[in-house]
Amino acid sequence: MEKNKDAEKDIIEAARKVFITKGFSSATTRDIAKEANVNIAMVHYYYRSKENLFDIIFEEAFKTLISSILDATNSNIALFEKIELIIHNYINTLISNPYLPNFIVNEITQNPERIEKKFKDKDIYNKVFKRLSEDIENETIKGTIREINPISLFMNILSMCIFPFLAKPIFKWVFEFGESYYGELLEERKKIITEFVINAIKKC
Amino acid sequence: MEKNKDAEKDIIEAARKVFITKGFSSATTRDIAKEANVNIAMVHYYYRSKENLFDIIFEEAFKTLISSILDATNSNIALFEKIELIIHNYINTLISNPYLPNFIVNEITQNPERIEKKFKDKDIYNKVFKRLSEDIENETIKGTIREINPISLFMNILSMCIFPFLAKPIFKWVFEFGESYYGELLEERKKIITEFVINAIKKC
DNA sequence: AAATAGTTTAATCAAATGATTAACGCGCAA
DNA sequence: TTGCGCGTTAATCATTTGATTAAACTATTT
Repeated sequence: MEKNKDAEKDIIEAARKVFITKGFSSATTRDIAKEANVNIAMVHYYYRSKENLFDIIFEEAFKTLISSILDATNSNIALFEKIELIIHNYINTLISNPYLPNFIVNEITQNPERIEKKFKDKDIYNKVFKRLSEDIENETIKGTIREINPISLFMNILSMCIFPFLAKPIFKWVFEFGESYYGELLEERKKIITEFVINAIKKC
Repeated sequence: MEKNKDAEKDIIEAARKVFITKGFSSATTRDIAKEANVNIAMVHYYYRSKENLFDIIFEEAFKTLISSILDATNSNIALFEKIELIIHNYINTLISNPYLPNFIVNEITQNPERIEKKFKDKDIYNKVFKRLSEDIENETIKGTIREINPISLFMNILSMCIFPFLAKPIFKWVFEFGESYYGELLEERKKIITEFVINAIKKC
């Protein structure tokens, strides 16, 4: 048996795959070790505990999802373009990481303390929203859009982007969509959601 | 120790609570037995296996969520009123059963075969959608609404209704909302989503 | 070559957990 | 009262699983 110099990295990659598909409680260290082609003890040798390893994966996943919105929201463009950019960026991120929403939502629901312990700097995320909030207010004053609570708009946009990924198995089942067709549908939603949102808020 | 004639019912209620809050893999038969104030063996005596008991809870939960849309969609009212009714009914159901979306989405994601085995009559759910689809087509022909793919509209409405329940812990954390305030917010969303959708599709 | 430090393995532990069993008890019909 | 059947309990089993240990192996240094 030859030495595997990349054991540490292999374990992280295996953990990412196993945790994200199975969730914390269904995933086992044996799953991860097997996926990484490594002895079980190696997992503990490099990462101490299952919980420890999970925290690494979770934090990484959470930041992937959050940072995707940060960039778009901070850019210096008009509201409608900003909305379009947010939606496009976010759905692109989700297409690249389709299992993340489920993973995040699950684990936070079953262990809300984790997020509070790990991410104490929620101001960063909050600030992102405030920036968008100002943009909305300005357009409202200008009279180009209807009055709308920024939180509602924010929730609506996120909902329409993320939910089809969360409920993918259900929609596929009900509408008898194939995997590739569902992929196309998600791709098309970038444009559809953007138009939907702009129509919803634009004064006419 | 006196006899507990309602053991069978107590177990179901306990199972509902434990499975829905913890999920299948995190829930244990001991949890359920304890919650029901019953010996562990009783759980197996009445329901054979953990899986069996889970299936009962899952099916019940799934039907609760689905049937909530069925009624509203089949009613004989104009499209805009129908949309309003669907949203109101659905959010009411979700307020009464806030943990169901998470439960359903989780379990289906981790075990998609379950839904296919249990609910073979997907035509029923599909038909509901077709009814709504016709309404949309009629209004489009009349020229009262913009052209929109019925599936997209359906997805958008469901997304905006359900996602705030799924992501509740995250939103509460980011925006520092209290439990009761978040409750008010969800209540308000009935009206907000209805207006948002109608503005999005109405021609003007 | 010998020593040292880092890496890897097989074996094992202890706790948790789904499930089963044998015995017990309670109510009721014969 | 006796005996039968359903409900209930405590004890136990077998497996899974997170974690640990001691030994072995490898590479590098001296």
